[in-house]
Amino acid sequence: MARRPTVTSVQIAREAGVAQSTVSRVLNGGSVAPETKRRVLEVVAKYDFQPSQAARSLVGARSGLIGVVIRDLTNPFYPVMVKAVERVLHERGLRLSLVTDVMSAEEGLALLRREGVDGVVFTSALEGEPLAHRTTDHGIPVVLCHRTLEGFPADQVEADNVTAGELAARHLLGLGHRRIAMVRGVAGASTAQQRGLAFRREVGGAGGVTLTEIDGAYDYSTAYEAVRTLLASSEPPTALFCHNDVMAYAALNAAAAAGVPVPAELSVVGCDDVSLSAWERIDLTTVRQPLERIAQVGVELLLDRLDDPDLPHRHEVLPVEFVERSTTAPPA
Amino acid sequence: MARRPTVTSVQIAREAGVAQSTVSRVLNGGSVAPETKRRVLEVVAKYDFQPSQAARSLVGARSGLIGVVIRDLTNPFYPVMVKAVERVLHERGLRLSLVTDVMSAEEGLALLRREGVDGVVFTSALEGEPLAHRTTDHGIPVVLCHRTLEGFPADQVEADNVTAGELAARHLLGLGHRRIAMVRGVAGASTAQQRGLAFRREVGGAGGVTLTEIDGAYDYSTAYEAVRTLLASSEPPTALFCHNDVMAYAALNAAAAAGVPVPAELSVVGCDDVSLSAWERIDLTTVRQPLERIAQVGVELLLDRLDDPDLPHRHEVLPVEFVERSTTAPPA
DNA sequence: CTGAAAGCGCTTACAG
DNA sequence: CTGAAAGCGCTTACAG
Repeated sequence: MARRPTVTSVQIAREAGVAQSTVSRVLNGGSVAPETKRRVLEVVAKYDFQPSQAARSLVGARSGLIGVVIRDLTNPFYPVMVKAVERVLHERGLRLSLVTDVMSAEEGLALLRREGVDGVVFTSALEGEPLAHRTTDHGIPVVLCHRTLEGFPADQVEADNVTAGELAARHLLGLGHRRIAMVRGVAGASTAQQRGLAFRREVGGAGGVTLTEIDGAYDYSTAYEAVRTLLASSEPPTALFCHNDVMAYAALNAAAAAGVPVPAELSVVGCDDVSLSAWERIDLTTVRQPLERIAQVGVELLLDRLDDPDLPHRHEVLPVEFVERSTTAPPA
Repeated sequence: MARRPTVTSVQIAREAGVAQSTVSRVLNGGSVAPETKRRVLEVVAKYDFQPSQAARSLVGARSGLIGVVIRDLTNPFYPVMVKAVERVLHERGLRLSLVTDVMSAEEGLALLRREGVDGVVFTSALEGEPLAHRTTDHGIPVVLCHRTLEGFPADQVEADNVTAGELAARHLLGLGHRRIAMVRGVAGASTAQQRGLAFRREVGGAGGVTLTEIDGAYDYSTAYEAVRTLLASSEPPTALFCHNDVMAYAALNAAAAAGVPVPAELSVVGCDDVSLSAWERIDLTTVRQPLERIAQVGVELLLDRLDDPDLPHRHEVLPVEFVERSTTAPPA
């Protein structure tokens, strides 16, 4: 297919009566005489000239592209994250290159390398999955955002998931629950590990409490099935802590399907506080994570590192907040 | 910032003992002797060589990038669309460049031009907003997907929104409602126009029915406020047709907040059938749009056009389906 | 089948 | 302050 004719800096230069390099300098802020600058900008405006990103990134320096790895876009958690990331990048004149689960991690990395991204924001890092490591091996700066990896040599930001697990446990214990279940997130995710460990520890410390654990994989359908089975058991729990809000929604719906009234016979606590959770029809008790702030800090850590690769690695932990709504109550 | 060392085709060529152009031919499928090919691929594998997209798109032909304009990612409708679009593009070895509402339409177009996208999928086209026109003016192939523009010289795909409006109207009229309200989507959106017109016509034809119209802008908060006000009026409607599911959720929640039982005192019909609508806690009566199919057909129309720019414009209208759930009932 | 060469549209030293 | 020139990493005719 033939390339359609596009205005180039050479043509701008010719029409403005200057050298092509002068056009470049005008656009990138080199020293140019005011009158020359005016003349060039006039021609630039006339054609609404847009310099080719391909040429620009080929010639060196930076591509202006930041890879953003978000596996499951359909979890309502992530679009908020994309938006926050995109906002910060846009303020700095950068573009985002999205990698989702339509491709394998392997393919994603290959693409990011071909595109020559300046750095990568990982939001879905998994223990034992070497993608983040392989990315740094290629010399690409990385930030772990939301989910972290212990001892990983890069900047990291996450919510205080330990406190999140504790707050959930204390709330349910405080209401008097003694038969509790935990719907776990993806096994290799730091969020699930930290929330799980803290919740388990706190519940174990209480004594005389039964804790059942089931896998929800941070996924609606998986959690729905798991909770359905759980509720059908001979001695179902009176309270549920779900490692994220989406699984809590699944629990609420599975309970509704099973005719188990919430919170009368089943209390449900989530984690995230996605906007849906505040809906009257849902009104989920949950632990709020500063989602947009996590995204923002993540991008900023990465951009700081691009400016200065020798900065020591930083690891930020942002505070969470318990949000009591109407899905929890004392056991019947 | 210094460019980190990356393996290039020149180095691959040197190590394989061939010319750089031979490496290129091996990778792009030119005629190469089997033994030569084997040797080159071996070195390519050894370094996991990834050819620079910047260089590739600079030198001509295509950039392999498709722009996708989706304004509101937080409407759960759109992530599904992104996913479907991305899946098809990925199958064809293409990448997506996302434009959302973090930037103005103007800025979005400038970016797409700089990136040299091969084509653009518009999902949020608006009457009177010249972005799609300006894109085609730049010679960039365009497809209008989901929302269309009357007489626009490009391929278009949409759901049968006229039938959607009719089905919603007939359902509510059939239940016996005589005081009905319609929560409209964004004024310039074809979806809102078509659904609105059809619903209005059908209701008008029934006779003796009061139809109130309010603006919801396809936005949760806007619709929530509008419905709240409506329900507080002296003679509130007994049924609501919302131009999309998100506004229907807002209506359900506003009704809950106002203590108006659904469907006993208020019936609510949405449009889209996003996955949330099937949740037990929501269980929304709505009109299903073949969302993924719309995305898929849209991308395919665009890709066909890239292969053959002289194809006549096609305009596909995909069937909708009424989905009766529990938010509608006869008036009290 | 294979190599040498041109050129895509820029940025960046380097002269002047 | 400004221009001429090199070069980024590829693809694509063009020879042989």
